[in-house]
Amino acid sequence: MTAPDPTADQAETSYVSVDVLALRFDHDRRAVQLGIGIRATAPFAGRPALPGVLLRRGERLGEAGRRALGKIGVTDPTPAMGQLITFDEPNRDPRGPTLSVALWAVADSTGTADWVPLDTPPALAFDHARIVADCRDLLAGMLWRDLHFTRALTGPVFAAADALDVHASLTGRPADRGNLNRVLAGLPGLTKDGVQVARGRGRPSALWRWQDDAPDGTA
Amino acid sequence: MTAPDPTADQAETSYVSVDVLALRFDHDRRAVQLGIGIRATAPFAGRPALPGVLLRRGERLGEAGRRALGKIGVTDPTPAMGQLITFDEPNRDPRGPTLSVALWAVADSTGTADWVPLDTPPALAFDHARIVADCRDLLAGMLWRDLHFTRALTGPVFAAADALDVHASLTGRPADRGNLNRVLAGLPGLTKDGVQVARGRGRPSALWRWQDDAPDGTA
DNA sequence: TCAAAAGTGTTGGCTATACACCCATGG
DNA sequence: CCATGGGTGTATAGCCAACACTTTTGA
Repeated sequence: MTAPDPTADQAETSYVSVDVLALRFDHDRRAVQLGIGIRATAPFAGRPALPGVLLRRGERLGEAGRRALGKIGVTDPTPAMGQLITFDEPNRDPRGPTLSVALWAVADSTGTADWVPLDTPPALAFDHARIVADCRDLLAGMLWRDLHFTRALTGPVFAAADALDVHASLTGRPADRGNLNRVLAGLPGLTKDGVQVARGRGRPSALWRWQDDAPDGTA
Repeated sequence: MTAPDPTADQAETSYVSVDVLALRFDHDRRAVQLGIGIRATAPFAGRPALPGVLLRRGERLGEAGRRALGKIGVTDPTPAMGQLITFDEPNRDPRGPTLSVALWAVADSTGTADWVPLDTPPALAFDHARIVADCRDLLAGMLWRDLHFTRALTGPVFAAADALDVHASLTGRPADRGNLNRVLAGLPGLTKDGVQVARGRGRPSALWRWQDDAPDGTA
């Protein structure tokens, strides 16, 4: 406010990239997976990386996130998404200084991505391994608390066994069945649905169903 | 990754501004205050605003935060600072689309700022009132938990009465004396210092002193 | 009828909150 | 000696993790 410096205020700014942790629960592999793309262009051409784009002028973070998802063939027009953290290491991109805003998103289709386990991702381009590591703790903290995130990840109906698998993938440790059942029972908008399906040897899981806000396409 | 679009990747990006919630505990007014500057240039010339600058190419968020603090005359070369959230409403700046990364910082001097109470700030330029409102809850949650933040705000030595005032300013509700004393007793690196100073009519407060990492200048 | 998978119950520890009571100081 | 501000102790409720026990299924 004192000593205004117009030239400083109009200096060229860093680029802003939006990098997306695209998530998906694989019912068969019983794990949360991360959507990875193979970079087609330099730098790091041919190497796996998080889907990311440079933010366009005037673009909202969510729009950029959807473009990034398009890079791995996920084209849902209204994916569940949210903001995580902003990384500012100036050397994280060899093309030049680039801010990275990390977003999470839940994919509804497999697209063209490689889906790798979130807890043991392969080596990634840029500082993406570090981004994944830092954000996994945040995602674990959001599970069962941020219902927008949780509902997207579990889908409209899920078995109690799925909840255990999701918890294990995100936190790295298995959850206690009893405690998790009580957590689920306490979540608003979630009810136990008497129907159950057999999956293997033991007793079938109970099913939980989210209510309200149109599951997909009914609105 | 599929269908790479080099032109899109090199599109012009939004500007990035860094806006700082400069904080200070006023021992006399017994409240946490927010440092405000009067804008010297358009837009919103003459109106109060958070100190903010446009991020330069290759600049780290912390560096930009220090430049912003310079705008209100705070020149500490190593202020305590941290990241809050990133705002992306495209119309928040009439000059054009601008991302805003909100930081907190603790000022060691009064500089040239207007220091207003954090809990009742005046009308501010841009969407700064909204930023302050959103971030105050985050700051309240950091108190007594994020020790870097807490120690900076309280200073190296503080009275128990100050702790009550800080808590009230940030959360909006008075703290219970007894419970707060126990919280303080449980914080690592903080010890009760038998010395005490009289301030008014009643019994003098106990003093608490932070240990370790050189208070200021002893290292 | 047994092992695997799932659901229910119980306990102990930690935290948060409220409140009652005792202590030190200035007028 | 009493109002004012400060410190200590205690009781309660809620949350969370751990673990024991029961139920349902497939083989």
